[in-house]
Amino acid sequence: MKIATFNINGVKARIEGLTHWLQDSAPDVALLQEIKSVDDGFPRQIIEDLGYNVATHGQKGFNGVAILSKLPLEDVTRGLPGDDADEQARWIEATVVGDTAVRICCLYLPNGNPAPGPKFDYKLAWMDRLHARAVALLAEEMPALMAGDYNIIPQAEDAARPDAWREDALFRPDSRAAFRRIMNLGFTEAFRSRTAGPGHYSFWDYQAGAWDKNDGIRIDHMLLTPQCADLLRDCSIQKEVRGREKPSDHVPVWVDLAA
DNA sequence: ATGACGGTCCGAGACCGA
Repeated sequence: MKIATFNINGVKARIEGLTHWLQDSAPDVALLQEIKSVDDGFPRQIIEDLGYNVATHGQKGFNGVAILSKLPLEDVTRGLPGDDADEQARWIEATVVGDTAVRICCLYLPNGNPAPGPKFDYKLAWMDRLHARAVALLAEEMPALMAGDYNIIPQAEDAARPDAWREDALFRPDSRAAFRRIMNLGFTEAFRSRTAGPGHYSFWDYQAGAWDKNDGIRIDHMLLTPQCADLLRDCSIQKEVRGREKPSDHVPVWVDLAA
């Protein structure tokens, strides 16, 4: 089962590139972030016509997540538990049954800038809720993953210019510690379990020629429960997508599971 | 040092992102 996470940066603006990508790369499951669309505005029919089931959790203008799957989506739930007053659409999960059932969580973690400030507080509070969901997910003892745009640069080697990010919410010590606290519950970060060293990024800013200079950061991650890590065959970043026509500023990150 | 880029809301320019 090939699963990709992809911050699409506006599904309506990106629909042509998205459909090309679905056809040429053919993920079994695609997790999308920043669809920037309400559920009714999502180009559902176009994607269903390509053979995908679609589950969305959208909102007007910003944020929004979706799961596309060639296999049926079961037990879909929307919203990260822990704050009923939180109206931001950043979390959706579903079960996909291939050779074995996999619980798949698609997340768009808050950016948190400027830091410090209320947006940074929201990011850290959201990560506390993510930690709680992660604990519950591990207790299920089933293959599961939490994947998406974490808006976290885990280590200095995950940025071309780490010093430029020292004060940024993506790289501040509090952010990285919150990420480690979740990792340390027992998750496997798929990419780093397979590939060491610097120079591997999943985001390049549109500005200042970041792509041309390979001035990127690695902020899109896939965290696997132990039962899921046992199924891991491969993990890769599909860098070339950033060079396509009218690209998102993020690229897809993939896992191949024996599932 | 600043702005650069891009999407969404709309129907100009603010807001958000990273």
